[in-house]
Amino acid sequence: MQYLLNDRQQEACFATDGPLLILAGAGSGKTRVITHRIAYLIEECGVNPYNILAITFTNKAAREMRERVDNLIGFGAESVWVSTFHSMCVRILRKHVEKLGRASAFTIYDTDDSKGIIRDVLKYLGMDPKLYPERLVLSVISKAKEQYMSPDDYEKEHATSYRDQQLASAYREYQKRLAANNAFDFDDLIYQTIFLFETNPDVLLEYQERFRYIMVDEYQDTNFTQFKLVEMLARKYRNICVVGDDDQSIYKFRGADITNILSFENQYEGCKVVKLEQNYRSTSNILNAANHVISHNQGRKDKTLWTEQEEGEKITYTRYGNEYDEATGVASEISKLIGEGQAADEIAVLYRTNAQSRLLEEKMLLANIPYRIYGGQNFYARKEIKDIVCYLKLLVNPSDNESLKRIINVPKRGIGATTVGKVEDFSLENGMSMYDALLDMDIVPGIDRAKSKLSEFMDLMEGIRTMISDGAFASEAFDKLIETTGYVELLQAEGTEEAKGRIENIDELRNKIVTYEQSAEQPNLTELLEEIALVADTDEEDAEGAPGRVTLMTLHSAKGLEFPNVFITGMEERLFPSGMSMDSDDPDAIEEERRLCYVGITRAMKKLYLTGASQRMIHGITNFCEESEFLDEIPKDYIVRKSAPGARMGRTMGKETEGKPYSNEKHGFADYGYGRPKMKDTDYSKTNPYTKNSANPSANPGFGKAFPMGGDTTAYAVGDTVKHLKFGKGVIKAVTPAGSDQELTVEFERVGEKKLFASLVKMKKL
DNA sequence: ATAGCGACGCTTTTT
DNA sequence: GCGTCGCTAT
Repeated sequence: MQYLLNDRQQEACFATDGPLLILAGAGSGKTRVITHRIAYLIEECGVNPYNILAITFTNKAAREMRERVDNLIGFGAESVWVSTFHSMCVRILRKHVEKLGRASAFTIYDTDDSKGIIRDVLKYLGMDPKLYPERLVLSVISKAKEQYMSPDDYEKEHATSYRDQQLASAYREYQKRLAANNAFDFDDLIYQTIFLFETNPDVLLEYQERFRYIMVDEYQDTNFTQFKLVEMLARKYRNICVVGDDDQSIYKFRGADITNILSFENQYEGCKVVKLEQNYRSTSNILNAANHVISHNQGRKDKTLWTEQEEGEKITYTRYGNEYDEATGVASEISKLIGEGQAADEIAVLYRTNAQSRLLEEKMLLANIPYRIYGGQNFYARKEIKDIVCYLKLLVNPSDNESLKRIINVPKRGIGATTVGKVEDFSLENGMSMYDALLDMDIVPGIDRAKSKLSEFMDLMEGIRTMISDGAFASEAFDKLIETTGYVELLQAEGTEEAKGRIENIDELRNKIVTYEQSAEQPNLTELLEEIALVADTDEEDAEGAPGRVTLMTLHSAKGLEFPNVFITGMEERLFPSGMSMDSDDPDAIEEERRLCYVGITRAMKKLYLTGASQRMIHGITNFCEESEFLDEIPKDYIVRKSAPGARMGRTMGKETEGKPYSNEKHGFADYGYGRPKMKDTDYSKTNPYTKNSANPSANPGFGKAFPMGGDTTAYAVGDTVKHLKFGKGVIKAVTPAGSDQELTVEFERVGEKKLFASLVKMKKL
């Protein structure tokens, strides 16, 4: 691990004022730079921590950054605003949302909730769900919101198509219902914050004045509204620093717009650009392979990673007969590694699609390898958890019809769809919430027969609401809920394994609530629900390896992580790169896959294994697979084709074998792709990054080594006499570790005692 | 009200 | 090939 900041990293830290683009290659110490830059702003530039905003994408990233900033600067760190886009917007909206005619106790809808609304909307508008599948409608709306398009904008933009007009009215009705339920979906949080700023310049000004220094991490993942929001906030002071890597932009499918980072320089006049190209993670073989692969992309910022590390082992590529052989092969290779003394948590197996995990998991189990699958179904998306959470949501926000409808008959209490429909119709006609209608249920026609059941439900809810307004804790409300609904009791009566699992999950939810109560300053249900809505449970998992377990995950979830040993499986055409990207007429689709490949390769520190299969069953059909084109893009200097144990040598695989599987699990014989001259014999020396870019000193190992700006010293000791650029002469009084850095206490002749960071300080030893 | 059955559809995922 | 979802039949 690198100790001090290298010169590029320092340059990024010192460029405090004006627009700054930090192009941070994989493994180049990006987070270090951001946190040190914050420390530098506060400690050396005298910026009030209160005026600093750092935006990340995930809660995990926000929490990590928070921790590292806290470790780096003791006092005042807590007033730096470190947050995700979404939680930042929630915070702003909670404070000002009444200016948009909304109540501050709004609910945040996840995709599941939104789907429910869409279902109702389609029914209400008489739109055929066959012609307009929910998923599609939802994604149309989401895309519109990402572009900051209102229903009216959308309608105008697509005035000629009947279908689009229908979609526009669905969008409009959807928004109307969100408002009626006092709910925002994820896209709304950002959209409405922009809208708030546009319609209330004084509110915008308040935040512009507050956030004089803004930093955005993973900038290549921002969408249009996120870009716009940042632009608005930074408009006044223009101290905007964005950090990202265009080569790691892999989230286009969820709205990320790579042009945000590519055109940042043009967007901001006088923008400074710093490239972090020294990689501290991988061996040069791995890094060179990654460089070569990514160099096949057009329209990227020119950037070549280099390292001081040794060549290391070559990458291996093994082609197995089928996906069973592949999984077995990976498992046995892992067993071998573990046998050689590698820790299981230093190994990761990556794949393009979640479907691939099943077989791998099976073979891990068989080979007795401890593993865990990262990602997968969200804890909060589980039925029993959603049910309980909807109760809580309804308790906080009685306007939330969607939650009411979900739980009014869960557990079954004899309130049927007809009854619910009548209540809904009545509330829709009278512009009131279903909950309010039920509070006064005598006025709702046609529900006489269900009245006693409805009263039972309302008594239950009102009872807990009274508890809460009397100051009960969330966990107490939770316990009361479980008790009066009999939710767990009923599951216990079921007695199945599945029910037991659900009870465990509910217990787990209770643990989370209690943990929240113990850690929050002012625990309240609204904030708890906010966390549940905005925090994925994978955040709580340590992505970088569960102790003693091999990690299995998708290439996407591997972004930002590193492992000594990495397997990338399924290196086949139409799997990786995906068939969809190959069929797409958008040339960027395949480039995005290539970036994903680049991300995968650069996760590996010491050893990279690539595997693929000659045939694989996909969607129930056996497909014959060509090798991934990305394999061709790795020069043979860095990669070795290995034959797997039991390989049948010299066999040629061709189209003639189609329909006749020549290898299966039981026989275990396989084709390893020999006789298929797929790897082109290219003269790679011409494209070697070191010879190609020798004019660029930072791309040349040996130059640009990490040493402090002040001179060739790498360590300070108590008693050293130093000279600081600004403070002049001084003597070091103390050297104390601070995070991954050192804090120096220096007694200066002119200005007295100062605390400074070893890696940032501009001074030299005398 | 609910189990059961057939149709569909299927990359990646955070908030 | 498998899981989900919605509709139907009871």
